[in-house]
Formats: sequence, C-alpha cells, structure tokens
Amino acid sequence: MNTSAGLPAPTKIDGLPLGRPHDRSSDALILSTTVDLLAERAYERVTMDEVAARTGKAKTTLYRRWATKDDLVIAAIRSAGHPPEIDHLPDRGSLRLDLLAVVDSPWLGGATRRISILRTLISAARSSEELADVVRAEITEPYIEIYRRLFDRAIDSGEIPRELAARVPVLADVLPAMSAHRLSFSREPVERDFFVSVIDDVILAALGHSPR
Amino acid sequence: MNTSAGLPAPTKIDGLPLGRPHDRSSDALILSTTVDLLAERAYERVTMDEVAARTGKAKTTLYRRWATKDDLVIAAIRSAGHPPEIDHLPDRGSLRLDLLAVVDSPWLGGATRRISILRTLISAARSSEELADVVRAEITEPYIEIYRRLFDRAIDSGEIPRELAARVPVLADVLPAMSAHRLSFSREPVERDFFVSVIDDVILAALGHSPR
DNA sequence: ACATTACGCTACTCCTAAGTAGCGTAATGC
DNA sequence: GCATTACGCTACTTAGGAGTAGCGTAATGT
Repeated sequence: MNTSAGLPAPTKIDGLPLGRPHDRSSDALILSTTVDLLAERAYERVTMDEVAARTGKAKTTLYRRWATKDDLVIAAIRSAGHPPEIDHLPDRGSLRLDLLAVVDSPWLGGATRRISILRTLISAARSSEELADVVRAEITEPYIEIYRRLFDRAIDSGEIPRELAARVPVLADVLPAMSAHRLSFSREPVERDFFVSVIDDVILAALGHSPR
Repeated sequence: MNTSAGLPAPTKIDGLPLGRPHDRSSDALILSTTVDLLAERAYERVTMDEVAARTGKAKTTLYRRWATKDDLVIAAIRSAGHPPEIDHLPDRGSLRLDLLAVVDSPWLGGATRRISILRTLISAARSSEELADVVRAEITEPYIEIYRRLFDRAIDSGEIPRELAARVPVLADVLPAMSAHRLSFSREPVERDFFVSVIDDVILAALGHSPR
C-alpha cells in the first residue's frame, strides 16, 4: 500500500498546475456583482446566496475563493481600485471646476452610486475592524488626499490666500461627510445641486470666495 | 355553561382597571437601557435578550408592551424627547459660543454618546422606513432647526451679513454630518478640538468671519 | 378571600443566512 | 485515455436572534 516511503504524487509539472485552470474571469464578475449589491442594500442584506444567484455561480464556488463574506467584500472593494483622480488630478482651470470634476467622476458608477456604496461600507465597518481599515485605506483616505492636493495647489497658484491653509484639513472632509449624511436621509438620489451648494456655500465660501 | 347570553365579566370599575397595575416606572428603565445599547453597538447587535438581561426584566415583558424590536427602539427614541436647545436657544453673546453650547449640550450624555446613537440609528434607518421617519423627526430636523435659528439670529443682529443668508440651509447640516462621519472612522471619542475646528474653519469661515 | 391583571421563567418555534459535505461532471495537460 | 483540478448542485449543519406559549406567582382593588 506504499503508505510510508512513497514520493508525493506530482501535482505540478514545470511549476505549472495540472488540471482544469482556475477561471479568473469569473472572479471579476463575482466581485463586481458584490459591489452592485453593496450599492443597493444594507450590508446585512447582501447575502452570499444572492451573489451566487446573480452571477450564476454556485455558492460553494464563492467559498472556494473567499473564506468568509467579509473576505469577499474586502476583495470586492480592493478590486475597485483607487479613485482615478488620485493619479490624474483634474485641472480644469479653477478650484471650483476641479472639485466638480471629482464629484462628477464616473468612478464606481458616478456620485450617487459611489456614495451608496460608501454608506453601506461605513455601517458595515462598525462590526468589522478589518473592513473598516480597508474602507479607510481604499476609499476615504484617497479622497481626502485628492481634496487636500487640490486645495494645496490652489494655494500655490494664489487662487486661495495662503493664510487659509490651516482650514484645509477639515475642509477635505466636507464633501464625503455631507454627501454620505445627505444620502442617509433621503431615498432619492442626491441631486447635483446639492454638491454644487456644498462646494459654493461651504467649501469655497470658507476659503474666502465672494458670495455667488 | 352560560355560553351565549352572559354579560361580559366586568374588567373595570368606574373606568379604572382592575388588578395589578402596569409598572410604568420600569418602562423608563427599559427605554433608557435601549438607548444605552444603541449608543454602544450596531443596530443588529442590539438584541431584545440583551435589553431583558440588562434591565432584569423578562423578554416576554418587553413584548407585552412593544410588539417588535423596531417599536421598542422607536419608543426609546421618542422617550428621549427633543434636544433642549430647541426650547431654550442658547444665547452666549456670539454665534461661535452659541454653536459651542449646542455641541457641548449634555443631552443624551454629551456629544460623543449622542453621535454614537445617531450613527446607529442612521444605519438602522436604511432597513426601516418608519424608523427613518422617526429619527428624522425627533433628532435630525430639530438640530437643523436649532442651527438655522442661530444663524438667522446672527443675521438679524448684524453679526453676519445678510447677503450670506443663502448659505444657511447647507451650513445647518455641516455639524451633524461631519460629526457622524468622523465617528465612523475612528474608534476613539471625537475630540472637542474637532468640533471647534468645524465651527471655526468651516461654518464661521463660510459666514465671512476672519481667519482665526 | 377573591378576581383580575402584571410579571418572570422556561422552553419552545421560526427564519435567515453563514458556512460545509459529498458527489457528479467539465475542462485542461500529458 | 488518464490524472488532476475546477465547478455546479443538492442537501445539509450551525448559530443567532425575533417572537410566542403556557404556567406559576406577585401585586393590586374590592
């Protein structure tokens, strides 16, 4: 029966695995479907069964790749990458237009969907430290960084007086915070007017721009 | 056996109910314990069993008064009343001090606890329309109203130029929104410096006050 | 004392959703 | 064809938490 001395059966040849290959393309489908659900529902109602049903995959297949629901969600967040603006800072000629460009970014399906996702993740983050860290690192921090850099640039270009630099750190939080809060209290999509008003009446106003 | 024609047995005399009276004092205990839990945990983890255990009451007793968990939570919210500032608008001599007075209000245990509760309710509101309405009516709207009135008063007194009145509606949302968002991303209590910075660097700045 | 109502307790039922077991089948490389 | 790995399917187990049933006991008014 060769119980003790036999060499292990070869499972690879030349370092390449044998047998049917892992279907990487379906990973992308699963992850993006997960993001869809995060945009639609509260976290507790995003179920593995639903992900399986929508993707046409078997639930067991999901668990073969991600050990838990949290793991799947974390992978889904990571798969979305960073906001593209962090690599290509918008430069529309004025701080106001740059801020609007960030708001109007199509990343994650546009402002409304993006904020819906963020909202779901924020409340889920309360029950999972790890998830909280990922959300912070992948979404929140990048956005703060983007806004911070836009403000800094506007200071360097003289569009904003340098004495107001102390206000930048708080102001970098204003848009995400107000958007998320707004969405929490109305079913309807957040209208663009709202973003414009936050930019004009809060952010730019606090940076010394004259009344619109 | 008197099955058909008997009068119903009297359950009241002179309109007063018979028997052991409903223990109203324990209602208050149950409701405040519920609020405690809302301040500590995410909504899904606030359980009827825990409320029962903490109050020393039986779970069946809870269900004799409130039909569902949502009902209990709604009653708990209502039992907290309104922010006291809506009846006695602070008047500390400047808009800045008035805003700080609202932030420093001991209502619901002070700023940190109050925001914790709000945070729990905001995410719970996503799954229950009724709860969302109650939170809006009992907490969110009153606060917006308070801030709006403070701003209006500052305009009337000349502390703030009347041309900036258009900014008031958005600004009335800034403190609650930023506080909730801040709490979502840090375990630690929100430091008072944060509130001060929001007031000075965002709100007052947007209302034309000179750099601090 | 007696009827009446409130409360506590134990032990349920019910449901939902996470996560698993086992087997049959499909796709690949040799 | 053969070994090997991936996938789908059905059917489970588990776990937690909402909500209930039934009974015994405590508190009240008459």
